[in-house]
Amino acid sequence: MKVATYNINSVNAHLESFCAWLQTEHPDIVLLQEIKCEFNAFPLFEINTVGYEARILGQKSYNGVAILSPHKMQIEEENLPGFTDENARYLQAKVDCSGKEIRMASIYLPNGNPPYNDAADTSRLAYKLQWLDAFIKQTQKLVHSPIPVVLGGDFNIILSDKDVYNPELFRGGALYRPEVTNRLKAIFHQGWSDAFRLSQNGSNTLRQKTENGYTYWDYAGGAFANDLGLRIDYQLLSPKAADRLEKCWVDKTLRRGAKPSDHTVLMTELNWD
DNA sequence: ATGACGGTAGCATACCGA
Repeated sequence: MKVATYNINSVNAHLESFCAWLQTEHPDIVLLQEIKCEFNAFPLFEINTVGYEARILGQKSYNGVAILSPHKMQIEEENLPGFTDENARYLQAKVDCSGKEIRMASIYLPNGNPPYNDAADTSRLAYKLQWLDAFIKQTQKLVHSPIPVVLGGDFNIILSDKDVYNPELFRGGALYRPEVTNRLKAIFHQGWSDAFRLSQNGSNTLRQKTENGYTYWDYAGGAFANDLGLRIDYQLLSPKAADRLEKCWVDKTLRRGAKPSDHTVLMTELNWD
């Protein structure tokens, strides 16, 4: 079973290459972030045409998350329980892949940095921390789920110096502050695994051992060509999902293509034998 | 610290992003 997570940075702006990629890779589940459209503007016909159903938590212009699959999906949560959010950032579903049941969430964590014109504004960071606190409550509810759980998305969090091309540029920022990274570490302490690192640690190949795992490169300044990236997209695996992990890797195909999103795909393969 | 670049709303330019 293949599970992908992808911050598409507008599903309509990058639809053509994405549909072609779906037909090539045929993942069982895709967790999308930043679809940047309401339900009625979602390109459902095109997605259906390449064999996928979609569950959508839309929003005009900003944010918006979705879960795609050719299999049967049942929505469990729209937005984080117990947290009033004006933004569409959390969608949870149960998917039945011909008898193999799995629970998924598509996650778009707040960025948290101040607006460019007001560096002293800390309200966005406060919102990010509140969002994380509500998320931590939800991950605690989900971690011991009897069916495997995968929480995938754009977390907007840099965990360590290994996860960013220039740590000093980001150290004080909202992606790499201790209040933020400590909250993600608390989630790992509940029992979740970082699929990319777990796969890397279990790998025998030098190539995978040394892969940096970057999933985002700024559009500006030739960042992608020079691999000036960040590892900020994750798939978190519950213990029952981690037991099934075969491999997790970054698929740079879409980032290399014409008019790409600034993120690329993080893919996980789970073994059901 | 700033601007590089791109998407959206909506039609000029502001806002968001990591």
